[in-house]
Amino acid sequence: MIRVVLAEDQAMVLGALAALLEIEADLEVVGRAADGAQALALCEELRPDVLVTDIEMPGLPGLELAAAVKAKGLATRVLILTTFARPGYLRRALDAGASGYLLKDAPSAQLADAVRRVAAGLRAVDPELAAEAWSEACPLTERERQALRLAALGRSAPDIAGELGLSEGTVRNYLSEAIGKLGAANRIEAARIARDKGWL
Amino acid sequence: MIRVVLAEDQAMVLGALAALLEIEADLEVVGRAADGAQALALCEELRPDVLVTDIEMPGLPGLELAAAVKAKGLATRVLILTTFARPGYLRRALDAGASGYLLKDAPSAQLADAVRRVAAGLRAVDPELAAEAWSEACPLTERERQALRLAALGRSAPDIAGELGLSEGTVRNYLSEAIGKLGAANRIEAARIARDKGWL
DNA sequence: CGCGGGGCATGACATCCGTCACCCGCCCGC
DNA sequence: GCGGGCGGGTGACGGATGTCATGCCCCGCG
Repeated sequence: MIRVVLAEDQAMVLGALAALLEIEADLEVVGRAADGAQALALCEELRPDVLVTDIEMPGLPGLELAAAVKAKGLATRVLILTTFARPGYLRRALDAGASGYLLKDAPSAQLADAVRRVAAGLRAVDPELAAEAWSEACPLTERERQALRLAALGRSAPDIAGELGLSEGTVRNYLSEAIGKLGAANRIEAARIARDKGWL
Repeated sequence: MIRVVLAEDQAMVLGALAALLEIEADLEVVGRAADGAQALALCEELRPDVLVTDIEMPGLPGLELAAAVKAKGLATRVLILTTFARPGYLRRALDAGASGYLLKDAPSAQLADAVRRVAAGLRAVDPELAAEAWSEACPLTERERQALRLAALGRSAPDIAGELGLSEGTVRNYLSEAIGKLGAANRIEAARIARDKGWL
């Protein structure tokens, strides 16, 4: 019997996924969490074989959750289940020690199989996503990412300069760099592109 | 036995919701659709009691799907199931003839109840969402919405003018109007606010 | 009929943005 | 120890953006 903990912030989806897994005779959902911190606590307490988790969750996001589980030396394998087909996410997930990366767009029948593969110590990664993951690395520097993230919220250059402790001119330089690297026409488009790729 | 058709673009979630509903003895999932057009065809063919549908779907979005079902004179009741707690969406859903509006954040146990309520001819609307729905109407005019939507994609004023067949100055006027009405500092923030409220 | 308001446009002005050239200081490798 | 990256900064320029005043046309409504 494979013991599973589920983490997903949308309660309805959490319950539905649990129902889906419970159908399988060899799987057992032993814990459910609505956020990352709760999931981590459950993993420590219940020592499940597999943790199935979303990426975007309040508090502790899925990627950090995966890293935390590994850091604590738990034998629990992590399977990421997410909406986003973003190469950057997959790469970071694997870096964080995740064993699998499944898309919510994938057929529901694949979930149980992926859980079994991961429980057996194998990897379960969406194949077409894996291809571009290693090709497309994020070209932005840390500072450029920070500036772009704030710009995406509508902050002006002086605002951003204040929040990052930089000068206005430097902020414009970073944004200009980012715009150039991403082939965008302005900061708005650049932010869209970066978000879509998972580079935030 | 209440006959249900499910429409949801994320295959994994679609399968999981079906599993959740199939648990109930009095509910039967007779059809599944991955997009709006498919859902409409299934409703015509199968004449289900209830159609449970997401809002954001490729092709025919959920709100138009609801309107189409009603326009065809089908007895099928529509229950919207979505991520977005946006007053604008709820209002438009009810205008489109939907009988219920449930959030994916709600506990999964509520889904079956909502389906039963809707099948019985009652309404099923998230109560706290209902409150603000009638208070906050979208203050933007049609033109302002169009301009803002394009601006949100990173288009420049001249670009937008071209796409809408307006002059550049007029586009700037509309955006300025929208920024003022929404209390934003610039077009980027205005777009964020409008998106969050469901005014697009 | 008159008049107000919405949609559209123009022109002008002050900022803000995107770009470029160039500068400094620091750390790292050769 | 010295030349280059690299992070950070300055200054300037042209174009984009946000605001305001003003004007036109058209339609609905009192």
